[in-house]
Amino acid sequence: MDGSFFPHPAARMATEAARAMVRSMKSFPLKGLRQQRQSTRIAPGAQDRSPARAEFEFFARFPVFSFRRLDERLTCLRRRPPPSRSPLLAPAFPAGYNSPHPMDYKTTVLLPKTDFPMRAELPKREPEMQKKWDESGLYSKIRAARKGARKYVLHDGPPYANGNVHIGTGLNKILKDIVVKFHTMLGADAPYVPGWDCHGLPIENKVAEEMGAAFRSADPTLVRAKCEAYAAKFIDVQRKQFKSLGVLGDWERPYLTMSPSYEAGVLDCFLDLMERGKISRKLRPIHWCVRDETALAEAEVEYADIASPAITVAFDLVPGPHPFSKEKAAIVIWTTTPWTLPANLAVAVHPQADYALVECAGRKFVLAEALAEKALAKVGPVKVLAKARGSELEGMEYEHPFMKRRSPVVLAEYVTLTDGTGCVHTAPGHGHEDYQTGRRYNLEILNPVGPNGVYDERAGMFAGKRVPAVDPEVVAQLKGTGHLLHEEKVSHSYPHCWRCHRPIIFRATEQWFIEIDDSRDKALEQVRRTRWVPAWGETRITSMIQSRPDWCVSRQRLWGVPIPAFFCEKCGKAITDAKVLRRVRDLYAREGAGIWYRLSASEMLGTAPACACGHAAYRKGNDIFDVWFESGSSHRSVVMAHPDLQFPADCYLEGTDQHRGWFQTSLLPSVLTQGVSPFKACVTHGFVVDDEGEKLSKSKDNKGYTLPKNAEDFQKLFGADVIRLWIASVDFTDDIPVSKKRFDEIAEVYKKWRNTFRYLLGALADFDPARRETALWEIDRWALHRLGALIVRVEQLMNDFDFAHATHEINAFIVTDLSAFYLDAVKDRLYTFAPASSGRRAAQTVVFEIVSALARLTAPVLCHTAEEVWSFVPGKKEDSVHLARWPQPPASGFTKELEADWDRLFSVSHDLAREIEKLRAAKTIGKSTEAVVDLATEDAAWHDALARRAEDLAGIFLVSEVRLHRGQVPGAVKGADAPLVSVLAAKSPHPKCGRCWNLRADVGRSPRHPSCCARCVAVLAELGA
RNA sequence: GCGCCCGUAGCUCAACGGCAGAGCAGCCGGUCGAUAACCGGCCGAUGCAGGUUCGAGUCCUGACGAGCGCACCA
Repeated sequence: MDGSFFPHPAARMATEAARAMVRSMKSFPLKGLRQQRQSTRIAPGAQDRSPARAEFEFFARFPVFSFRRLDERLTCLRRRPPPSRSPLLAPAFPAGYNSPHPMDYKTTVLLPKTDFPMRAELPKREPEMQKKWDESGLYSKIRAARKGARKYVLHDGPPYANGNVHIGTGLNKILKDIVVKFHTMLGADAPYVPGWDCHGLPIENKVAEEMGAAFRSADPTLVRAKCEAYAAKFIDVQRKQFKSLGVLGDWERPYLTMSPSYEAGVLDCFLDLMERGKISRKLRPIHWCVRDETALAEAEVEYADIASPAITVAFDLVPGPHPFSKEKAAIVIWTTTPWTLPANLAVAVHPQADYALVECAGRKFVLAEALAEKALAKVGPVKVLAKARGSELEGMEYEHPFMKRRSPVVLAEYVTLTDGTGCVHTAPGHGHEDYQTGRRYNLEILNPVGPNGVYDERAGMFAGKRVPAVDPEVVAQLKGTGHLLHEEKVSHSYPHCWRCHRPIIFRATEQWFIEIDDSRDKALEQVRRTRWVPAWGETRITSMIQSRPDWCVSRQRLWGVPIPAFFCEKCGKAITDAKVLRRVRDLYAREGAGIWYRLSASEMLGTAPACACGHAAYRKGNDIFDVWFESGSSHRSVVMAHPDLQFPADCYLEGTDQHRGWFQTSLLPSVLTQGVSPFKACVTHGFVVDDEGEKLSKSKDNKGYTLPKNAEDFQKLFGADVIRLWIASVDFTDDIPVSKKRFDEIAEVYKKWRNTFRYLLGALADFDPARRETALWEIDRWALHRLGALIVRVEQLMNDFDFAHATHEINAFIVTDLSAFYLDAVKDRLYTFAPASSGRRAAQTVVFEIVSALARLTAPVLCHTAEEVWSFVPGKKEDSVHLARWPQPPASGFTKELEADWDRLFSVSHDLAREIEKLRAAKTIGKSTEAVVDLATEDAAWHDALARRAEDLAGIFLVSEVRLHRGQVPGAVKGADAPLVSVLAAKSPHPKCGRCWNLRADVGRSPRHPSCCARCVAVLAELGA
């Protein structure tokens, strides 16, 4: 449907002509006329002028009015009945309206009439509409309608296939749906392929719980089958719940990370990385959960405060050539993880820091000068004996306090002088920086802790003990030998497993890694090229990528995509030839990744080339991929593979936690294998919280009211459109508060919109869009002008993902422009003018234009209600509002000058309302149309603004009559909004017309209709009443 | 600890450096031809202390408060 139908060029020409007339008038001698206009009485009731005179004055003063049809204007001015019924006019009463009864004028008034229900009954009606969309294949219809159009791809971040759809998950899907629907309306082919993240620990743990002791010894194939069934069950549950929110997409063909094609895509990505030399297998400390017995990625770690023993320990220095080591001294370290001491292989000092040999409690210690007093405060007074630079200490040796070995003092830039002693206990197997230092000094990457957290024999006297429970024993041992200088408890934040929430450890093991370092700059450049909404997302992801070490992608679990790792039986070396490994990829594509557990290494490899050591027999690895690598491969498995989609995606839209999660784990593989970011724009939203700002997990607000548990229950309680309107109205970049109160508030907004729609539709009961009126009144053009501005503004805001402001704009238009003003102002025309008169059809034309545009403007958000409205909009149109195109701003011919005039009118209107309110308070009048007002101003600009549309002022201000004066009027009050204009309001002396309820001087002139005004008499005559 | 963002009416949000505005809620009233609707009026706000400027909600500084992120104390 074309939103613009007005003869724009013609309208503009008319405006030009009008302006030309105004310009030419300036030199015209108007003195006499001006004097006559000192007190210009304006319709209705200007009986003291001959028609010809009135006509002259009208054209001389209000050339702009040429927009309104001449015959109608003259009819109005001359107070005479219109010509007998024109053959062009429609039948007296449109179908559905009662024929008039002589004395009952109500039946001759064209009141709003529509079947669009006032009550939404969303919980009941929405599911019916969703069913209809499903059955009619709306999604496919949209695809077909947009075939060949430019693509807009929003790639779905897959929710985890576990549990119900929490309101926060629902919010995410609704935001995506709004984006997709909006871009579809803009004309793009915007497919939406939803996905699910199926692999991973939560499901595996659930299955392990169900299986009990049998789990540990169970056949992996059996476990995986149970996991798959579990995931499949919740995919169905969640799909139903997402659909209940009105989210439209390819629900019958979602992507699943456990499907063979997806799994094959993960290997494609991995093997590409391998070919590019980005994959390595290394012994390196990584986060390790001793409960889940698996490696963890950065993104799987969360921090929480715990109390740890903080100990100050002295390591005896071995005499040597360095400063301080001629004497019997000890170097002092500080640690909060005593259990890492068995793996201590060095002490690190800062090369530029100042260190001192001090005497304290009769012993000699080496530590940072600046920290000596503080660190040894509990030991005794400190006396500095000698000083040295950190760099001079390099190579000193010390005896481990309980392991039989000597270790070196080393240098490290990361040593700080804020805490501890400036001498850092270094265990290359238990810390990232320690590891790097260890590599530099060729230290062993020693990890004496097993997967379950138990020391092996390399921990010496502590072998067989469990970490970190062993801490007190280590402390006791140090104390017993006099190495412990001090012990206290400190509370500090410590990494925890985000699945089981227990403290984790750093532990060096052999793992698969993706090497990030070489590609970091490229990744950061891609970050800069991406649009981040809100903008600070860029800062976050940048700092994240800058600081992220290489990525450990192997996990020691079952429910995932097995890493295609084959180790030489003889030398243990892994096959790193991607060409060989692609056989496995093809197997996954055909059979699913579960095939890994059903075939032997040789069955999968066929005749593989021999290892460098000469042997050709291999054993399989047991690791699976980090699920983050899996979901991060979706650009490969889905966006690049799905026929509807296109790489790179236009938009990813997820919760802000995904900066460290999916955004990052998607960006890196994509940049490393494809050279570009997988998304052009990245939008993030906050979390749903209750009114107290707490995360909504408890589902209770402060009044004890329990919010629903899943998305479908929300729909049943409030209706999806109310939920969607709520989401569209909040600033989703921040935390999003939810409570019953907020839903009640937003439901009020919904009702207001709905009622306005109902009224608009009611005004169009007899309207045929084929017979639109082109001769619009100025107020109509004002309304179109406002609508056009709204369309432009909302489109821009939606493009910027600023739904909240778009919603506010729409609300302001509906409430302020329409409900409080325009719809009131056009009532007279809609209700009382002859059915097919130009004036009435002009109003209907604008109302039609508004409702047609508004249905589309709101369709991305109120997808059910807009559809319902759409079905009531008269005329030929698309089957569904979701197939329709975004409206074009209608040509209103409105100029800056007109805008300025109307601003003045509204200022006066405000002042007037206050004066009228006084009459109302005094019970002098009821409604404002009973008032007659005098407006007085000495200011030419204000006078002109009013005088130029004098004829319409009564209608604009909703009063019976407006009298405009130059100069002063006794009793008039200076306006507050328009100080240059004084206003005076009084009760109109005229009788009230029994039909149109206007107070008119000409009521009672017709013997046939003694209670009617002249205009109504004319209309009644036309109607044959 | 470092960084980012925010602080406007009871609530949700506005205001190129230029008269602090809307909606909701509340109160008062109107209307009875949008009626389980509709309209009007009133009420009421720039958290604090400085600075720049003719002029600051807006720019700068500081502390305060809220939120978020990063890091992690070896």
